[in-house]
Amino acid sequence: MSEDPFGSRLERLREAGHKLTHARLTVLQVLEQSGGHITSTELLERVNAADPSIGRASVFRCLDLFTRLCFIRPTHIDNNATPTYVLMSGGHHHHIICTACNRVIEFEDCHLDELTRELEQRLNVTLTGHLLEFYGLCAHCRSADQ
Amino acid sequence: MSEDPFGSRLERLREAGHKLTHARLTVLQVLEQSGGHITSTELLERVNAADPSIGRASVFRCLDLFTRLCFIRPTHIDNNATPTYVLMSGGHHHHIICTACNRVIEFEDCHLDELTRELEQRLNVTLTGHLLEFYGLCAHCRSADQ
DNA sequence: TTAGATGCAAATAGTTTGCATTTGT
DNA sequence: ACAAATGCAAACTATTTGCATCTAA
Repeated sequence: MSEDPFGSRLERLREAGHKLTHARLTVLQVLEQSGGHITSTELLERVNAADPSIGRASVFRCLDLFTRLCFIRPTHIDNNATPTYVLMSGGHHHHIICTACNRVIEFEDCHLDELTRELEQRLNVTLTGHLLEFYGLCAHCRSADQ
Repeated sequence: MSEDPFGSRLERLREAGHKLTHARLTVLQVLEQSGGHITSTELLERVNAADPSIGRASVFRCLDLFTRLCFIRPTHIDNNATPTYVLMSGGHHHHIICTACNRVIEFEDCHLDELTRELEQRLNVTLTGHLLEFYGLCAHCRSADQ
């Protein structure tokens, strides 16, 4: 598992001046057990299963906080209203979304370090993460398409 | 303007077997005049201003269709429930989102052609577009942050 | 001790649906 | 001519809010 260790996000939460509350720890744990992709609806279900005393609003507040901290990022896998949250392990995430079947294919190497540094210098910004999504047809849909 | 000419998307709509209806042409036009970023709510307003006889549902159906055709892509600029749609000119789009003030900084060159070809070969997929988002602090927020 | 975070339930906002009618080809 | 697309309004779903209470530091 090259996943960010649980502790490192807790660390960052604390360093940013946020309390390590029961709700936050639980939501973080569920997110990290999600395999990288989870919708808010699924998250609500799983958090509720883990601890029914945690309220819906807190889960949404966590999603918002964790997004601002760049732990996760909302995206739209299947083109419906509900976003899917992807775990930004190591600050980044990359995948291919099949526009025919919505299958998600993850890949690791993005070779964006150089571009990151170049943008930081040229635009005078500090970059902490990125999300790269490709769209197209997966192997299966490509052959079905003929 | 290195924007996709209006005609080329119409072409692709037709080629994919869709009718060139008044609602679709209007929504497309509003999207192309949006400067690249627009929320569904803003889109609804502008389409309604352009032609009040176009119904809400049709606008959402257009958003869905255009996303499947990779003309646009939903993303989350400001971390709230409403997605922002970005125009995928030339099939791709790249920007930096400031996590402090939500400012969006666009940039052109992503140097992802090589990676695209590599992924297509290695994973046996056909890629038609991509979205690359960086997150961090813009020049302004970086200095405010000190 | 106390600022920050929570749970609740109600309010809001955004999106989708079913269906009769219209329209592009 | 007719399959595809539309507009409508109602239904549905997801998200946010205000506030009294609780809790991590």
